[in-house]
Amino acid sequence: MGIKGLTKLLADNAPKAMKEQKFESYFGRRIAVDASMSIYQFLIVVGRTGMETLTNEAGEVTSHLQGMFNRTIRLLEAGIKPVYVFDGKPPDLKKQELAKRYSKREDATKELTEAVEEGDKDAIEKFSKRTVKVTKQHNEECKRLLRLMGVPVVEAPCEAEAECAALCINDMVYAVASEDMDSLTFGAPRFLRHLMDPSSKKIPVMEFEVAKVLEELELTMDQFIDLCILSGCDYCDSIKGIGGQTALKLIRQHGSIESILENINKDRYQIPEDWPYQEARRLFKEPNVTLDIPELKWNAPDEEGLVQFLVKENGFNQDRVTKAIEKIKFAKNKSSQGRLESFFKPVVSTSVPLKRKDTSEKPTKAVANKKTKGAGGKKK
DNA sequence: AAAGTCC
DNA sequence: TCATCTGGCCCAAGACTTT
DNA sequence: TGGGCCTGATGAC
Repeated sequence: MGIKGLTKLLADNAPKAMKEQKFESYFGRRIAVDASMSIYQFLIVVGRTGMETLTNEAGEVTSHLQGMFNRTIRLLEAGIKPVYVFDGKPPDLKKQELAKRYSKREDATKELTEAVEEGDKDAIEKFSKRTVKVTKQHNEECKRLLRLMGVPVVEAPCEAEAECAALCINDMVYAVASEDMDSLTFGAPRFLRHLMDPSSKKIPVMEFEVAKVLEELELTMDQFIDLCILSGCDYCDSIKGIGGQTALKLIRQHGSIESILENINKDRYQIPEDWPYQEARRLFKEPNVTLDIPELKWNAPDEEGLVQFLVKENGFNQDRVTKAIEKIKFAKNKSSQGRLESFFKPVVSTSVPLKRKDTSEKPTKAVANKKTKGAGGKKK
């Protein structure tokens, strides 16, 4: 996933486009998150020891629910309004990449079997993580959980990252939170990394603005997309011998992949056969996304429903769930006091006009900017 | 901080 | 020589509570 | 799975 080496490339060549932010500064903001990516992480790490995970009485995994539940509460307590976006059907060009992952999981499964036979605990630990796959059922369970929590869910027609970017482009959310750099390639105007980290670690939230990236790299969005493709993306191979630096130089020099292909020494650089860079470009530029979604709303939690689902069906501790529900309600009250959208920073500079998707009607969620000196103390 | 628990 | 790309290796990927 | 760090290979200057 993602664009190879893009973080470093931007750090070296567009440092002003990235800005350290505090977790707290997103109070009152709507943030889109790729749900499947989160679920994947939870399945790998939450409560896992070797092949053991958290499970309900039926022996079904509940790690993803535990992770999703805690994280979402954490976000709500920070006054953040999360929108979870679920993957739809992957584009054909990603089939290769997905096949690669599938075969790696196969390999890991074999190695895991061997490790189990040999009783090698370290190896079991290592390989069991590599066999993790997010299933339809995991996704559906998380959707159910989030709806019970009163948190909006969006079902993307295709790639969740692309849908997240589209929500942001159309002002339905303030930013996209992801670890995946291709959010920028999809054109998410504001993109946050490490939003979830800061509690335990000291890594600050890193905010990228695509407009500043373009400004500083002196590229158009189309050129930036070409740069990402050349650097290496999920949709097609890159050219051997061309990494981020060279790609940037070439794009600046020639302006597009077509022009580069006309001008570079083809003996020196081996162009892949059947290189679908144009198709890849189209997937970034005009991804299959929808804006035809229900209004994003953060409702009160369904307390009975949560108890039924988490406690009765999945063996969660009654007390903990009850307390967690209280946290949600408290967080809701707090943020509905500040409902008139507090903001702590002077408004974002939209110096460079962002490219909008062609949308006839804009949901015009014009955020009321009202000063609210809310929520002083963060619970610690 | 480190270790243990969540289910 | 210097810069850059590559490939190999290692790691870590949650969040909360208690000690 | 990606990212950081290291090494060695290979052009670029």
